[in-house]
Amino acid sequence: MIMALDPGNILKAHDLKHTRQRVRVLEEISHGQSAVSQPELEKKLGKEIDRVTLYRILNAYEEKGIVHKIMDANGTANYAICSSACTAHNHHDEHVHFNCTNCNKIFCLELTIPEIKMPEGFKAKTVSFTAYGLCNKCNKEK
Amino acid sequence: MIMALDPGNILKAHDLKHTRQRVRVLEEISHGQSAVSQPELEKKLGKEIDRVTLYRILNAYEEKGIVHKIMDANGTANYAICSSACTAHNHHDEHVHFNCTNCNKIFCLELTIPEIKMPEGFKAKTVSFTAYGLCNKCNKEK
DNA sequence: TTCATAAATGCAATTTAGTTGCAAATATAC
DNA sequence: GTATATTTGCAACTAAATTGCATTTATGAA
Repeated sequence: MIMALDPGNILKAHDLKHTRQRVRVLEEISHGQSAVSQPELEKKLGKEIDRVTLYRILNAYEEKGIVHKIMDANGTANYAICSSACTAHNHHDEHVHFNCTNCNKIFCLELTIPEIKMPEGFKAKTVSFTAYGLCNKCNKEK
Repeated sequence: MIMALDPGNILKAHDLKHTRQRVRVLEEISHGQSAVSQPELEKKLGKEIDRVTLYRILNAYEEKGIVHKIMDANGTANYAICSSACTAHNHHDEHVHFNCTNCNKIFCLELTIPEIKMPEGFKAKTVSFTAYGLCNKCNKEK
């Protein structure tokens, strides 16, 4: 069943009004193979969308479970489209991320994070696993 | 062999001059059981050390492998003393971190991160594993 | 102990990230 | 087409982080 990424559907499904700005943000986030950083988005969309609006849209998307937010090694926010399994209240983002230390891009890998038993008293609700190194492209170029 | 944390030794061993400011930062980072956030450090040391100097000291420590930097869920930097196995060029920080979503503290757990096979072309140099949830203290209080 | 020098610090100014309040614009449902 | 609640853009603000430069300080040699 292929029915990927119709912005209109995604927005309607999450009770968000269909606006030019929201569609543009969805497009930018979804059209690559890696996550997009907040600065990249701002640079790309800064002329068409106000900075503040961008922040608000990204927050709304994250709360609704439309995108997930990944912090890179510098503390910069990156955004990627969630798999269809994500919903606002059951946000399954438990796959491995790869953060390239050269181009700084973040990739969502199709690998599940292994379970780890926490020490007495500590209760893990979610986990994150990030590998740092060179991505396929940067590896070739060196 | 117990010979822990003599700031003088640590600094000399890494070719860093012994200054009042550097010693104070080392003290603050090492005297707790959890990592210390940049804002905490600034609050604690702001009267004795200039903000900029604090940033520079923390960066130097990280580069030398004296401390390791852990980003919490908000993109805030946290610092913890490295185990003795860390050096500037072989920075072994491959244990699991626990980030409490209530008090926001970060704990270094004595758990090794399981190995994961990367996809073709991706070469991981280091990995990070962070669990989010309630720490032992916050669990009790609820 | 004094002195020279390279390194570290503090300060001022700047850049970048993120937030808040409010008025104007606009998507949707009737 | 119109009413209304939502969204957007703007201005102003707070906080985080960086840069350049003058001053101070740690260290090693005389």
